[in-house]
Amino acid sequence: MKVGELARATGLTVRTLHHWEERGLVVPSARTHSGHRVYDDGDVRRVYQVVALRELGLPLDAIGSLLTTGSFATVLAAHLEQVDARLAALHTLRGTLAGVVDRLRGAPDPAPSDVLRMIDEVSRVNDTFAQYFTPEQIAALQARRDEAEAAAAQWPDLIAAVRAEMAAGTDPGDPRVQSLASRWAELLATFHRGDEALRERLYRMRSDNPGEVVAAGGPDQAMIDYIAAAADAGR
Amino acid sequence: MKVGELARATGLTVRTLHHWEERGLVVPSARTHSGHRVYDDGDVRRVYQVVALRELGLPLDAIGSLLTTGSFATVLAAHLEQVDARLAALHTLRGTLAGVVDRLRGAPDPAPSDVLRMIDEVSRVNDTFAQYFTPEQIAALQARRDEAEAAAAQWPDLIAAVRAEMAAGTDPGDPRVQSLASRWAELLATFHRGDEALRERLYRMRSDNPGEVVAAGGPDQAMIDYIAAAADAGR
DNA sequence: GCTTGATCCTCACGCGACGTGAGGCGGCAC
DNA sequence: GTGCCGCCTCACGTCGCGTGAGGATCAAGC
Repeated sequence: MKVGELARATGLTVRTLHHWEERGLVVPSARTHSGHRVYDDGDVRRVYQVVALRELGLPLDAIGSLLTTGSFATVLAAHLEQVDARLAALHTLRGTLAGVVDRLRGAPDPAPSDVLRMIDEVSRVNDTFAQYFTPEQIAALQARRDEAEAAAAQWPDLIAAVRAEMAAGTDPGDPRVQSLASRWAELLATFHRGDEALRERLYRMRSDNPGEVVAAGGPDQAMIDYIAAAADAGR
Repeated sequence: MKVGELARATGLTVRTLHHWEERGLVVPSARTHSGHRVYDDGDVRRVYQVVALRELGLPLDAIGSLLTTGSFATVLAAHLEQVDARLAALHTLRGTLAGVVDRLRGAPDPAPSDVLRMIDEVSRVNDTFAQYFTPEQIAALQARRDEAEAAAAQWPDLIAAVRAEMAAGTDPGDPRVQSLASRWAELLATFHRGDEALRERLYRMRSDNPGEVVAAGGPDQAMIDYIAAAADAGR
């Protein structure tokens, strides 16, 4: 087999096969008199092994030593840990980025300095979030994020409406406030979905970091009390 | 401010600041007569902006164009999509890798060709899995994988026990079979946790690929029917 | 004024896994 | 002979810096 054939057969490029030879991974066992590479059956099998290991995300030199030492278990386990670490990092990055993109929807064409402040803020919120929720809980929330985002988008309106009633001095027992309180409870429920642990962590996070929550457009303590009074009045 | 001071203040290295200047990201607005860089307030703010955007994982040239054009919303949204793609890819990689590592525990010091076959196999199973579950669902499962692995370890025993009762011709209404059926339901519940969509996908995957499930040590259709009959009898 | 240690400057190579030419030879059909 | 395709070997570019090498400058003590 010559390089071109092998390349077509494996879906690799000729350059890649050249490169693997340079790195000593797959050295064709023969050459024609004019210097053309000739791969035999063993070489081809070797190429497929390198392909498989490369798909696991291993660096080429690790693949080389693996194919000579054969210590797959330890090397792959170590690699798995590293992948997990990258996954975790990428995951929190995605959280921060999603937060920033979300806020940008509300503020078109902000100044660079505003964006800077926004990023810092979101990172902090994200870190705070990570303190109160386990990675499993965050992953579970992430899993239904479309739904969660749709719900989250309704908070600003609701909060504004509640603020208006508070400013107007409306009694918590008033039907309008009652309806707001039940919308409030529904939105909360789309977040915790009946998971008590989740609900409690959210509550603790809010009461431990009132300043950040307000800065992020969340409700303040007075508003929470007002809604709680409305819920009590409704019973 | 000179480079060294700025580097200490920001936690960057002097080389990084030099590099950013080469790329045109942050060019100090002045130099001393002897050529030393002098950063003024604006330059320092600019450095912090680059730092913030870099933490979002943006490439340097994207940061440069962002800081001149100011089109944050579109660029960051595009970047988010790309991060999502990388996350998804890394995620299926982690699944495959975990599968291989898991199998390697059972087979110490396998030949490279065996590992190759193993990788292909696990990738196929992983792909099958990916066809039936959304990335979000896989993420949610992944999040509680320790728990899930512990539960999965109980399946072989349970399946063997059920097979024994079937072979003995025990009636599905028998208390022993009833108890097996309830253990079965519990194990299933640790998987889907009341999520109907998850349960249904699992069911579809099993009925679409009966051969692979049996080959992987899963239950066959007769066993499913038997357990279903037991569950019916228990009502 | 001289030495000394810290800080500054400008090249320039290295990393990882190839992509992408450039320039030239070999092989096969017409 | 002549075209065309495939093969060969350099060798530079990618991305974000790390890491010297070799030399100038600065602030301070003697």
